[in-house]
Amino acid sequence: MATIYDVARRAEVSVATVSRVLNGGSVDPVLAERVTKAVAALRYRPNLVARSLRTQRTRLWAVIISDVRNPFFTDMVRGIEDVASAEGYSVVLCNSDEDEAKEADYVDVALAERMAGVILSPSSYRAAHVNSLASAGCPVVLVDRELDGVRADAVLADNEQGAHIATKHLVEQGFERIACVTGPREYSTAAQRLSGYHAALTEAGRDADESLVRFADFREPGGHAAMQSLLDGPKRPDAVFVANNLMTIGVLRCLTERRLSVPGDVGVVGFDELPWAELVRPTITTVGQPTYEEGRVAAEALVRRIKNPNAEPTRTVLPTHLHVRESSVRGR
Amino acid sequence: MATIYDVARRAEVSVATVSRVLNGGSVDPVLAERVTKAVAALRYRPNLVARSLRTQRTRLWAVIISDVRNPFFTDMVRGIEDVASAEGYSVVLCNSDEDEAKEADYVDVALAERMAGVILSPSSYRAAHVNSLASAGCPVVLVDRELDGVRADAVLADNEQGAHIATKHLVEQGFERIACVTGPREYSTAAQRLSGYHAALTEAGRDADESLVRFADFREPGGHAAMQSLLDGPKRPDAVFVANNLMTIGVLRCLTERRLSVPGDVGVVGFDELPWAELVRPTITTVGQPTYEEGRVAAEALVRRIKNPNAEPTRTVLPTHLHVRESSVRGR
DNA sequence: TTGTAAGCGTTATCAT
DNA sequence: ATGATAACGCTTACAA
Repeated sequence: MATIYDVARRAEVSVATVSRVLNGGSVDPVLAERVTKAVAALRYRPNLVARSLRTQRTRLWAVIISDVRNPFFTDMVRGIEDVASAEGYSVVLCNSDEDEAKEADYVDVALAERMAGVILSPSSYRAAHVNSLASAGCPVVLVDRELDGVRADAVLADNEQGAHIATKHLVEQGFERIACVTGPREYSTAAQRLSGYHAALTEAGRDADESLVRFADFREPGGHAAMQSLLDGPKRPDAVFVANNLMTIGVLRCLTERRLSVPGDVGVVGFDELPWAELVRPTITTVGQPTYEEGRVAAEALVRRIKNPNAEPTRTVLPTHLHVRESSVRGR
Repeated sequence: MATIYDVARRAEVSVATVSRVLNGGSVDPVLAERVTKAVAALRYRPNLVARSLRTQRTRLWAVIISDVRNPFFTDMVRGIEDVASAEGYSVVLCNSDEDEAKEADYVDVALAERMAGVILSPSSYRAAHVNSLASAGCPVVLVDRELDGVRADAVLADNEQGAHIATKHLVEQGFERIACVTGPREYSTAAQRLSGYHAALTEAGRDADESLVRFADFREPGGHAAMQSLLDGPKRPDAVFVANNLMTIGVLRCLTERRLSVPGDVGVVGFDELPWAELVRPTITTVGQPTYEEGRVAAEALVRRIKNPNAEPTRTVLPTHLHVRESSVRGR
């Protein structure tokens, strides 16, 4: 591959001049023309590795998410991508698979590659990885989940509000024994969604009943098992609020297997949009997060953080919306 | 951030020795110990940018796919990721959005960043981008789609066979007027799936009827429009084979809107697995590709290509499987 | 086994 | 405005 020296030689100028043409310094139009021609003729592309070493910065972001296959994250990644490419960054997608060790590996790579910044949806409730980024001076933005005792920008959905409207909706539909399947207690999202559920019940003058709550793992089999356990429990629920999309699938599978009708036997509201929520019969009521928007906002926060490393951390909370569909509506 | 010189100074050895410790050269255990301690104390991480410049190779792959939100690709990406990280590579995910210009941009980035290799699911039927990678000596593996006149490794599903078994199944179920919604004629996948459809009809002793074939765009609205056009056409189909997952959604939406029952009025088989195929009523019969496996195989091909740039290009075809569900089965 | 020094391809400083 | 050259942080001959 051609280097800047090859271009300089062909254009009969110095490498400094070539560099100026490439980076917009002031140079005589005649020389500039010669350089441009030589660049084209040699199909020269500046070596970004060398440029990065010299300038001490790269155009790469690491986006570390816990599950590439979850539509929630793919949508978010698109939001990030769009901002990134508009700002001249490329996105390195890292799939931590809810595995703390993998997450640590990717953080190491981001640091070793001297990436310009990191967007992280933590797979761990511990702050260690974020702190090692922060102490290395690498800009970080947290997305989806927040971490105790971490000073970093964060972009979150309004989980408590979302869970609140979902539960309130079930109350209003006349369901009596409303259960909740949430995620691991250590995660802010799981805790906040549970707390919104509790708040809505309290507001309706009902006592919280812990035998109607299950802590699962945010995955499909976890949701399935939690629903089974609820159905086999002392107090059989007539409705359930499920705290994420994957677990909602598990819950629905369980209900199908048991030949229980939705919403006749059990009403269902799920957190997170499902791409096929409208296609399933019954259609599924969901609490939608603005996922693409979350990605965009996080990316914009990262851009700001890179430009101004010492600004106060920001915490952006985005509203959620209830999409009422068939699974939660008592027709008759 | 600490450099190799800081480590050398602290360990009281030369930078060469530090480098040897880091890269597994032979060095006196006593010195090695001092180096290891200094590395830990300084929290030293080798600068991969500098290493890349010096060694003239990076540990980055570009994976350029046409739609991050299509579950087909996210599954594939996981297969790629798993191999990549086992081999010490990181994956830069690029979403070309079926846009030829975006694809070109990402190819440029891959070249400029001197990435170790590229896995590409082409968003264009033209060979230009692959050729510019090839002429720059950048290892490329094509996945999902193949391109005319391109000498590169390719990993594909057996599209013709998949379409064949799908169509044959519809014939066996007693459907009379079996339509086909395929993708743009220029894409190998669309052509091969159409050809499998034709072959199965011929084999069943039926004449191909072009009024039952539609070329759409592999997207949901395209599938929807194609189904409408079929229903409004001269010969109303009683079954349809749809050549990808997104278009299958469009087709199903159309049938729902028209209040046609599946499979009573129209039988449906879709190409590509749908994560919710089991959850919809009726459940959807699909031709599944081994998507994760395709990613793995493509990644392994890239590893080989990087090690041996001059080997003959390989073409791997992976089998598909028919998952018979309710949408194609005539019960009574 | 260890150290010295050249060089990877840029950009930026400093003369001119 | 232009050019010579040092420097970015590493690996790797080559010498000792």
